[in-house]
Amino acid sequence: MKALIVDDDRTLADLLAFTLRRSGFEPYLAYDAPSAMNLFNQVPVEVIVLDINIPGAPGLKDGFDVCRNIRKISEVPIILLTVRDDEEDILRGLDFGADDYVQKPFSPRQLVARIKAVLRRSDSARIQNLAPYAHDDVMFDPNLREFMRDGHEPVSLTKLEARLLDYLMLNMGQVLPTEMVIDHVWGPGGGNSEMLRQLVRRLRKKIELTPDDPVLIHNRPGVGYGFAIK
Amino acid sequence: MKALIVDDDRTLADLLAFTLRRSGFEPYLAYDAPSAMNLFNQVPVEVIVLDINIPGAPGLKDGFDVCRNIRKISEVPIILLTVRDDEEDILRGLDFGADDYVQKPFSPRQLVARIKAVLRRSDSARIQNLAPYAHDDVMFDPNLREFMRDGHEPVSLTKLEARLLDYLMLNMGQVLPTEMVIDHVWGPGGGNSEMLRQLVRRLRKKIELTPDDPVLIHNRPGVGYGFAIK
DNA sequence: TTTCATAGTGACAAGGTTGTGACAAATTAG
DNA sequence: CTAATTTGTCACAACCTTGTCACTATGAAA
Repeated sequence: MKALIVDDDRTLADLLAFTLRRSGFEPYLAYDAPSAMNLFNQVPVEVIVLDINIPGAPGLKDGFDVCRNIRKISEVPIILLTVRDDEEDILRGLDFGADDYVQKPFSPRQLVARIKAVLRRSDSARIQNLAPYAHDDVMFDPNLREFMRDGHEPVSLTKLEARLLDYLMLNMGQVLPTEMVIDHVWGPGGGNSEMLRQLVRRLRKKIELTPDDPVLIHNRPGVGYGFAIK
Repeated sequence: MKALIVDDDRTLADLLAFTLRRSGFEPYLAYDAPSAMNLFNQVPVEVIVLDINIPGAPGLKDGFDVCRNIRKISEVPIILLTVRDDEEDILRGLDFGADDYVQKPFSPRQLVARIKAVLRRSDSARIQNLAPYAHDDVMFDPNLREFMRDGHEPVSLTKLEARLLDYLMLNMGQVLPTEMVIDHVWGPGGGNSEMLRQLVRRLRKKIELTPDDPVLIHNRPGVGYGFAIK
């Protein structure tokens, strides 16, 4: 899967390229707005990671312009990298057709998760190479959306349930802030905490042995949700 | 929360001071580069609003120099005021370690929003990236908001408790003035000493072995609170 | 010692968060 | 097109968090 990475911080861009390649992507790099457009016109990439603050040229001065121009001619998913947590920047980016945003600083792993979430949300593309997760006596195959526990029948999950479980298991052992989980499942601004609570409830009912006393999906009040490990 | 405002336009500086004071800040004013450095060395400000075009002196000729000099010795957030929307000015400023910039003309309200965003960012960036604290037989993980003591069950802290403990442990061994602690926990103008007393009480109850005779969080009457070491 | 500001304690209430059940709307499958 | 499934919304309860009040204890200065 070809991915276009646009960032003028070459160290960061290289790091992202390395991580994406390890995750099965084929990264292409650009360091400024014009060469980003150039590369996009030559290579049929399937996802774009785009820093907002990149050097530009007259008529194409930053990442916003790149985003807007690409959106004119393509539906390819775009993930913005924003430096400040300025609502305005984010809203502007989403207005210009971006699919998601990630705030610096972020871990490459987070970005990969985000990319996968975007790809999964956009019905056009689909990730084929997702490896099944395993933990203790349970297993989850995101492709089949099938959850299995040793000695039990497999359980099939819904789209949203699978998205949630995928995100939680990808970050196994961590507690993920509620807001982040919501963004990953429903996309930025697409969900709310009520919806997440219901989804968690329904997922627990399917995969926990004792839904009343959940072991796999636990909550840390005031923070968020995590998969296993305390 | 002490803020340093540096601008040679006294009318504007006064307006900013007024607005910031109304937003809970305690503004200090300087009208040129040398007096800005002077004031900075005397007052422990927690954020700086710095015009680029200010009168200077040999070796300290404008706002850029002030920015660079302050950055050599402090991590305090700096917000630049630029007159033109000259990319070069902005990039140069960010290179010199500024955290954000605002282009004149701007509304005071916008500036306050920007300041708060920068403060939030520097806070959360630190909390997300810093390893857990350790001291003697206790440990605190700000990510999970979890406090642990050897041989005891982990205790989960609330948002405010975690913010307080984070601040105290970050400055371990020092006594932090009450006002500063309040500002860091509740933000500028958001808290009072009564609330801090309650918070300290609740935190002590959770993490001290003998809350009646606190060892970790101690008070110096008339000054403030400190973590460990006397 | 007296006085006053600062610091600690207990209790209460408003508001927020999480989990739950029921139901309606939307989507999907046959 | 209809029926089943999935998803979103509402209402409610249990619990936790947080600000506030009233009161007591402490310590420094007059």
